[in-house]
Amino acid sequence: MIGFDPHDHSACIRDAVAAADALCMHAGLRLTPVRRRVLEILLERHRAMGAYEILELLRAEGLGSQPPVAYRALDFLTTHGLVHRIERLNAFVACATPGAAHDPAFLICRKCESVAETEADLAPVAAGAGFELEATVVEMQGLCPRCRE
Amino acid sequence: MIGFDPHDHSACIRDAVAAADALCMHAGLRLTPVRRRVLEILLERHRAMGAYEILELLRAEGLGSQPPVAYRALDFLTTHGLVHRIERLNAFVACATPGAAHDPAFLICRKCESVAETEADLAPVAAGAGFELEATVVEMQGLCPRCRE
DNA sequence: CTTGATATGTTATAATATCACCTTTAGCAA
DNA sequence: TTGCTAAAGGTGATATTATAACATATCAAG
Ligand SMILES: [Zn+2]
Ligand SMILES: [Zn+2]
Ligand SMILES: [Zn+2]
Ligand SMILES: [Zn+2]
Repeated sequence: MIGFDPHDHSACIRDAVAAADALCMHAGLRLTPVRRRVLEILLERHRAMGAYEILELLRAEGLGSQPPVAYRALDFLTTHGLVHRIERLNAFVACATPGAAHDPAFLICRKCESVAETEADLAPVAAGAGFELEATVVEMQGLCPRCRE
Repeated sequence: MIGFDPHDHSACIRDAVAAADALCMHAGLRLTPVRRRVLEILLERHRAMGAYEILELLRAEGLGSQPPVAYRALDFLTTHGLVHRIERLNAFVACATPGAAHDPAFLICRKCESVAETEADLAPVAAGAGFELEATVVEMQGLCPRCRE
C-alpha cells in the first residue's frame, strides 16, 4: 500500500517524474509540457483531482484554458499507466507504481481525501463465474489510519 | 453469482418486485408507481441503464419527463438497496439479492452488456492498510461465459 | 377535515466530457 | 535546409450526467 504513510514527498515526486520520463523515452512517447505538468500536479497531492480542478491550475499557469487540454493530457497519462481514474469521484490520481503492470485498488479517505493505491486480486472471483476478466475497478471508501484516530 | 445463467426470467422479475414490496412494507417505505416502474425496467433487462435511458421509457409511459423524476426514483432505490449504481458506466442495475446487506461486486460483459452480481471481500485488503472500510466499488469488465465462446 | 411529512412537476443550471475544425509543432526524409 | 507527415494543441460548440430550487400534489395520522 502506497500513499498514507509519511514519506519524503519531494523525492516521491522527483522519482515519479523521472520514472515517467524514462517510460516515455523508452516507449517513444512524448511527455510534453502540459502532460508533464498535469502529472506533477497530481503527484504534488496524494489525492484525486477532477479534470476541471486541474484545468484551473493549468489556466493559472498559462498552459491551457479549455477542457480538451486537460482531458487530452489525462487521456495520455491514463492510457500509459501514469495516472489512474477514480470512477467513484470522476477524478484522477497519479499512479504510485508507474511502469509496472497492475490492477490498482484504491483506498479513499472521506475525511482528508487522500488516496492510497494497493492491489486486489479479483481473478478468482471472475474465474468462479466463468468470466474472462479484462479490467477492474476497485475503490474503497472509509477512513485512513490517520483520520481514524 | 447471479445474472449470466439462464433462468425463468418472468419469475425472476416477479420475485424481485415482491421482495421489494415486502421490504418497503416492512420498513414503512412507499414503492410508488414511478419507483416500482423504474425497478421493473431495470429487472426486465439484466443490464445497466443510464438515468436518461430510463427517463425516456418513463416519458413514453407518461410517468414523468424531467431528469429529477428518474434520479429521485433511482436515489430511493439505491438508498434502500434495491438498485446498485455502476460507477464505471454511470448507470444503474437492479439488485440481485435485495434485502440482504451486501457489498456487491459486478461482472460487466463488454459484448452483450449484461451485468452479473456477486461478492468480493475486501476487508482483508483494507485491514492490511489500517483503513476503516465503509463502502466498496468493485466492477469487473470482460466477457461473460456466453460471449467468450 | 386539518395538518405535517413525503412525493412529484417543472424550470433552470451545474458538473463532467467530447466533437469538430483548424493551427502549430516535432520528427524525419529528401 | 527544406518540405512532408503525424502528433499535439487551441478553441468554440455541444453532448452527457446530475442537482438546485421552488411550487404543487398526495398521503397518513390525528
Ligand atoms: Zn509522496
Ligand atoms: Zn498504479
Ligand atoms: Zn432474470
Ligand atoms: Zn445487490
